[in-house]
Amino acid sequence: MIRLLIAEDQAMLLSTLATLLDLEDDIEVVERASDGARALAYLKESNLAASSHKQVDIVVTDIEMPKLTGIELAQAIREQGWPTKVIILTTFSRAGYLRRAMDAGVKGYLLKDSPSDELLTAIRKVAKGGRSISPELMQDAWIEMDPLTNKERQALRLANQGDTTEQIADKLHLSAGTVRNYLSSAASKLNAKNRIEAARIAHQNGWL
Amino acid sequence: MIRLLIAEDQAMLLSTLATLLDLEDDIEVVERASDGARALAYLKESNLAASSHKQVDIVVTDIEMPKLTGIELAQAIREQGWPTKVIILTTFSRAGYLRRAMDAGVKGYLLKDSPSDELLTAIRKVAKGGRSISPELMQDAWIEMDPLTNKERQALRLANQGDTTEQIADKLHLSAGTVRNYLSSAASKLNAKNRIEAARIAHQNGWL
DNA sequence: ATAAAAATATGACAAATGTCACCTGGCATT
DNA sequence: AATGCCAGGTGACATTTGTCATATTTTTAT
Repeated sequence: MIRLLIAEDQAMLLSTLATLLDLEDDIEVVERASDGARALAYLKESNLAASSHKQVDIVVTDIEMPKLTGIELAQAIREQGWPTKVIILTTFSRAGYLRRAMDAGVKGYLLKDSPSDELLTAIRKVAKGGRSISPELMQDAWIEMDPLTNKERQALRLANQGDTTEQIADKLHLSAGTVRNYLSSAASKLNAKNRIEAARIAHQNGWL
Repeated sequence: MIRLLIAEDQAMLLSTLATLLDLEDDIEVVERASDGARALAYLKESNLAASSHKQVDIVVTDIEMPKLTGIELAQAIREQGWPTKVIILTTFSRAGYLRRAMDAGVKGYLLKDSPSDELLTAIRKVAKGGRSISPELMQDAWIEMDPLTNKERQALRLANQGDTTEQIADKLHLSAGTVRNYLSSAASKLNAKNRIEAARIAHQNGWL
């Protein structure tokens, strides 16, 4: 019996997924978490000596969730040395996400763009000790990694909100000129013609 | 027996939802569509005289989909005078969306943020001739409506992609000056200080 | 057919943004 | 102490964007 924990903040998907997977003979959904922090809390509890919480074999988790992202959850699990395996289930195929997920030792990574059968296949494969990565992603996986510096990223993020150069400078405790330089260099690195396009590109690649 | 068509571009949700609903004794999922255009095509076919396609009682549809949005789909159904009822199932509670949906005569509107039971309840209620609108939304429903003109909206959408004034002018067959005027007036209507912020605000309200 | 209202265009100016070359003061290395 | 690197800053200039007042054209209403 494969014991699952599902972490997903979109209630509709969480409930349909949990119900459906639980119908399988070899799978038991032991917990549904609406965010990463709750998932982690359950795992902590279940790993105590005399806990009433059932152990979890596999965590199926979204990435973008309130409080704790799926990637952070995976990192925490690895740090604790728990035997629980992680499968990421997310919307976008952003190279940056995949890279960070792999670094966190996840065993599976697939897109919400795939049908539920694939998730089922992935779960069983991972349960047996295998791995399962969406093939569409493998290509992108090693395209150049995040070319942005930290400051560039921060500036871009604020610019993307509509903040003006001055406001960004204020928030980052930099001079306006420096901010302009950062944004300019970010744009040129990304082959964008202005901050808006740069932010769009960065976001699409999970660099933002 | 309630005959359903589900239109949803996120494959994972589409497949889990379809499988789950189909398990209900009084519901039959007659078609799964991955975008609005396919859904409409099926409905067209099913409304021909001697069609092999089954009639559809209720369409459950997402809003943001490629090719044809859920709202456009609802409008088309109303225009054709088909008896099919529409339930919108979407992520964000944007006042603009709800308003347009109501105008298009939809019978139900609920958020992906609700558990699947609610969808089930809504489907049965609508099948009996009722309506079902997420209560969270009713408050927002009559906040000020879309202040943007069509051109302003289009210009804003392109600006938001990072398109420059000239490029926007080209795409909309307008002069650069006019585009600037539109963006300026859009920004002032939305109390934004530049096109970026204006686009953000418009998007948050479902006006984009 | 005519007047009013809308959509689109122009021009002029201020302000913000993009680009680039070069300056400054740590601070790490040797 | 000398060297070089690096984050941050400056200044100058071109380009783009924002604002507004004022045409011109097209639609709509009467």
